[in-house]
Amino acid sequence: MTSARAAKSAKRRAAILAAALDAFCEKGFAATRVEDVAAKAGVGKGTIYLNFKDKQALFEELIRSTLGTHLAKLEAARLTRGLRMRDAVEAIASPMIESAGKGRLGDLIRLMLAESGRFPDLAEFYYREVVARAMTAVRRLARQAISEGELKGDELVRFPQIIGAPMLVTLIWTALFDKFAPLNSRAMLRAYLDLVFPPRRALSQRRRSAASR
Amino acid sequence: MTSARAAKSAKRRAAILAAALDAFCEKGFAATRVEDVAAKAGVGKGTIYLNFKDKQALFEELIRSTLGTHLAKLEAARLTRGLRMRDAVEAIASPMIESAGKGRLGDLIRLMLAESGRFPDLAEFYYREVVARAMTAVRRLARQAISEGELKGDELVRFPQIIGAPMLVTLIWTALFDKFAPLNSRAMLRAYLDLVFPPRRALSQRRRSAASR
Amino acid sequence: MTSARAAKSAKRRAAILAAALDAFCEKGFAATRVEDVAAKAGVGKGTIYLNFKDKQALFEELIRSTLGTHLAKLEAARLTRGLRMRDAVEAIASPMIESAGKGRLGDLIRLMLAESGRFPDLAEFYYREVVARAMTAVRRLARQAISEGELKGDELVRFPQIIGAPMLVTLIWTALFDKFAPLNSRAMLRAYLDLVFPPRRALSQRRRSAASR
Amino acid sequence: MTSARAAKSAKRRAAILAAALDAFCEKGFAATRVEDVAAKAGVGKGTIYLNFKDKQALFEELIRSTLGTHLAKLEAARLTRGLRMRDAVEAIASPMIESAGKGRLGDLIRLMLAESGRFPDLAEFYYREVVARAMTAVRRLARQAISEGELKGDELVRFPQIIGAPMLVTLIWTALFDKFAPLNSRAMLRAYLDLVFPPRRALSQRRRSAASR
DNA sequence: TATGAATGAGCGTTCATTCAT
DNA sequence: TATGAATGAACGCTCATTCAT
Repeated sequence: MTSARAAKSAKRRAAILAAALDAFCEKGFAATRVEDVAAKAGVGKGTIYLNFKDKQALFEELIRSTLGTHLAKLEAARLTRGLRMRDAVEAIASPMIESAGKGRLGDLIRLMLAESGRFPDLAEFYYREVVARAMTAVRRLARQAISEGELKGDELVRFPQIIGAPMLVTLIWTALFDKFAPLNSRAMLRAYLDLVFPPRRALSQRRRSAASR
Repeated sequence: MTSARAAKSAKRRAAILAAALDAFCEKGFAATRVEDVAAKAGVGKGTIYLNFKDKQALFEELIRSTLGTHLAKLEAARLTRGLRMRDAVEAIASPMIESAGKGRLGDLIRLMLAESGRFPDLAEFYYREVVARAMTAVRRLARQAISEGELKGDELVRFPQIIGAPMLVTLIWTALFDKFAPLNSRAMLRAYLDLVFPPRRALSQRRRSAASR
Repeated sequence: MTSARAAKSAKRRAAILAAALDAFCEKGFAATRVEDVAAKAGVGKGTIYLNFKDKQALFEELIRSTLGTHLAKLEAARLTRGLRMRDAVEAIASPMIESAGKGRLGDLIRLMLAESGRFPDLAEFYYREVVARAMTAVRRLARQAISEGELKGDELVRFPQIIGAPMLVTLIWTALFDKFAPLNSRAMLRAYLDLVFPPRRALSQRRRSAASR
Repeated sequence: MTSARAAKSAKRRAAILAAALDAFCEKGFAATRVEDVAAKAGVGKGTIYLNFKDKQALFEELIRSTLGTHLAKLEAARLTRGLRMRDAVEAIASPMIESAGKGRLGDLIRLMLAESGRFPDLAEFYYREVVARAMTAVRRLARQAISEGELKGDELVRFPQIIGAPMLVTLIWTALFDKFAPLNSRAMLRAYLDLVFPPRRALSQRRRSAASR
């Protein structure tokens, strides 16, 4: 059957991409040998070239498809009406931070950072498809949060990038320093959110103090 | 005279390191050819090997010496007694963010991220010499700020990494996305600090409410 | 039916050989990919290997079969009794020169020249089956021409190769220089024959040379 | 001294070209491995690339320089005034035929024929630098020979290529068939010239043919 | 029988490193 | 000490050949 062939071929392609993700994350673009990717994927060297024009194309498609996956998750994460922004951010950021810690998304961003000089197209792709959209979404949330009194100032409207900060910290810490001083990413995220979105205690305190005026 | 020789030799070594910084930042470790570094430094290829065991040693010493420079700056940035934490952080972070934007420190951290898989020693070095010290300093500041009422919660004591976040955001944004959407790093830093250290309005409000108790 | 199958198979084999002739002539042995031949022949890559042991066997059989075709033509070109040698030579050489110019035989000889180092068997085959026979025939003709007074000396008996010269000139000129200075092969053949077989009268000679311009 | 280095370098380059001539003649362009050339030249593989951009550049420079050598010989072969054309042709063609037989020029032309499809520039170079000039020279000689009565017709004016024929015959015969039937190239050249330039007397003709047997 | 996906040996080329000058 | 010509290990990529379908 045709579908059997096609299915096997798709599986092989996926295996190559998975192996490439592993290998590139571990060693970077230049230090990864195509042969290693092939071995990890359990295919012959030539098979790589049946699926990808060359090593660079493999890398680019790897980034695109992996980002695509995360992008899909992001798109799916539609906010429930009535959710407070703080909880919305936690709901979205929490799994990303987890996965960043575990390996994939974090390594991916590390990869892109590392190789951004050589692959400027990828940075543009990432900006357009992920970052710009995320920023728009954050802005919308922030405006709403301001009008509902959850946020006092317009900082997050002007610099929605700030919301990404804990992810970056986690990502970089995990990649570089976790073996010297492990970081509880989720706790750090909460601490961060406590700073940015003053917690209820403070709120109720303020509320109280307002009431006592 | 020996000293003349030694001076010339030291100058050569410095020229090589400067050239290496340029070259490695521009292309990454693997894609930088020793010959390129030599050419940039205005010396022969062999001269590199008179000063450094091999390419890897050149890279490691480059990181060490460049970090050393920044470390020295950090150490020099002793806080004036009586300064509020917010201002202290701004005083330290501001120039780092500037230089991150312009090139050196930012590229350096990008380099380390990129090559951290291959150079785990460097990460450890960086952690011990820079990060751990900075974290200790931030903790001390944060405790003081809490006791003085500038900070309400202990988030920055538990996760001093959070203070590094705006630097990371700037660094990554500058490296990847600046050409698509330029970022005013200093303004973003201030917005960030406005979030973490609630501005006077809020403080006076709180103070007032505390006083009215 | 078996014969239908056999006929189809023979057709396929012929198609492969035709495609191979095209491809090898165009690019030479090494630069021709088996896949190209298959595509040109309209068959799958594997089918080539059902008909020929390997690429080299395909090449050798190609040469053999194509030479065989020309050999057959040569054999068929039996001389009419009473024909003068000059006309006999023209009658045989003329079509070969044409075809040399157009492509097949010329390219074939170019191929053999080019690959003769790698395929010494082919040279022997060509010598025995084509050259030696042709030389014998030329010798016979030349002896007869001498006895009949058409030729003065015995040069063509001793060196019948000389008769092949205009073909070679045409072949090489066509392959290499035709785009810079096109050559009227037939006129050159006639001029050559005018030199080797002195024309009877000054008059006819002049007429011929005027016509060929 | 600089000259010592330069001399050694020039010697190496010459050795590489000589080795390349050998290797390419033996196996053709595609089947010759750069490593083989290096080994034959007694240098490392990388040294080839210090002297030539890539394999193709090596090939082209080989052709150019070797042709250049022969071109110089040709230019040097100025005709003595008062020489008969037949003797002039013999004087020039004889050594070329010898060297064709021995290997270099013949193999070179074989090479060019073989690879002309892939290196059209070379054919043009060869045409302009060698063939066109030779043809002009032959035309001049032929006109003079006609006016002096040595030649009857204008065939060699119209088709000076004909003069090259014996060289081609020798070349191809030597490359392909010499092991089956060795050819006395010089005798064939004389026979050919006897045909084209009818000897004065029957007597001398007979003497020559007797001697060449 | 016919196919073309899969394979891996083989080659062109680069570049870190050495060493004669 | 400083140089850069020379080296050869290493890697990306191709393509002849095989074999499961």
